[in-house]
Amino acid sequence: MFYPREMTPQIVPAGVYTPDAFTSYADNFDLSLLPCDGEVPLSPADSQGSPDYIPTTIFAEGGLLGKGDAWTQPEPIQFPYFGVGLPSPPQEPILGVFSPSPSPVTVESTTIKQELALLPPSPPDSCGVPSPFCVKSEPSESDTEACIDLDSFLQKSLETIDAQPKRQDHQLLREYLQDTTFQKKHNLKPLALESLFGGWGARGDIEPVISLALEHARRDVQATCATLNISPDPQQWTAEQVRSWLQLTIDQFNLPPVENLETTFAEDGPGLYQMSEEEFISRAPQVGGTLYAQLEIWKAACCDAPQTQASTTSAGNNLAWSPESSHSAEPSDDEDEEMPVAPAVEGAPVQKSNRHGSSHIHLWQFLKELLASPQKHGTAIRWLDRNKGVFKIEDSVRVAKLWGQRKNRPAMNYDKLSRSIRQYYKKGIMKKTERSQRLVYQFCHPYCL
DNA sequence: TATAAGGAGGTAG
DNA sequence: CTACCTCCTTATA
Repeated sequence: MFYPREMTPQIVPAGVYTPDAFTSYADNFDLSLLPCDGEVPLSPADSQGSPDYIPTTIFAEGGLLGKGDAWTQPEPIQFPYFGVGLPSPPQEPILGVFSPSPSPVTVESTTIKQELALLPPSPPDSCGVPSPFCVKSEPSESDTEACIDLDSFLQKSLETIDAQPKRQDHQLLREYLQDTTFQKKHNLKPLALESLFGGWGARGDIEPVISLALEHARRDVQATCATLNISPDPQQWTAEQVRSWLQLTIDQFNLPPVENLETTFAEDGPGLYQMSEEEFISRAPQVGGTLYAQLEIWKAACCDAPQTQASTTSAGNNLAWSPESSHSAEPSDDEDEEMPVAPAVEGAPVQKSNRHGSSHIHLWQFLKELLASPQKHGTAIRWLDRNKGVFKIEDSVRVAKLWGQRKNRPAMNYDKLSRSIRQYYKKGIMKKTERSQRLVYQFCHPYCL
């Protein structure tokens, strides 16, 4: 079943940002800009009458968020109630941050107000639209407006959080929100979120924003799980479920179709989970970035889920498994070259898994992960013939060391690693190269994709 | 000497 | 049972 993108187009028009921006935004707000005369696809929760569901408003500049590569372009910014929309967007141009909604639901513009009723009182504006959430780019280069991209927002924040999982209470997310370098980077006016929440600048209280975003993601994850009958934990997906999810995401974003999806993405859940952004893009240049981003959001929603929620699903598994290992940015191999791997402490239970969640990645996936980051690991392992899946281990010691770190096997060496690789010969994952060369191996199809 | 190849037993999920 | 991990022997460049 196809779930159209969920969106509530709370369009906040461009305007000169002034200290009196509330009035400016509110006065300029034009409900007629709502697409389809206010027909707004809502989330499953909404359509099912959940009163507390708060949809996210996302408008993609130029129509399709993530088309091309949303993550390499100046990131559009999405945020709940940060919507700077496109007037009369093309067919289903509104792309929800997280996901899917089961079916379009016609709502009146009052829906927005109902949603806003969940939030603290708006500033003294004219229509109750949370205009302070509008973050607008300078109009210098185009008439289009920047969007607050919750995907990138969350992703970056969570990446940071992942890197320091012990930091509590979304401290880094908060810092991110308030980081002026971020604003400069994206040519944004300062966020005026504090206005909505009564001034977090003074109270440091952005929890409502964070919790809304994460809660939203979780709801959409649940909806998609129900739709596809899949686990919230991507690591438990079968290869077929992986492709179902990919196809659904492609459909939802109106992305160009990926030919031979089943061979392009042959991984099962764990395989997909480990794939780097580079790998996604290398396989599907047009859509890989978006797919990767959506997967990251999915992970974030699951991994950050409260224990109480996670207990109902297998998503709880993720809580024990740092998603760091799946980040496009490689796990910090460099800075922790000599990092002790889970040193045994007398009297303490042996830690079976380190930050990488040792047992969840296959060697061939790990190798591909390294291969996908030539800028970082090109001196250790590189493709000789990408199309044929032929690669060479340039630095056997380093590759073995990295593998040992990932699997929490300090005694790993190339001899053992290569033995594991040779096991792949029988399994049809790898094969001997035509002309035997030292440290040169070859993936079998479709593993080389 | 480093690596390739593969047998064999063990381990953990 | 799978996917390694570990140790080993033998062969080769």
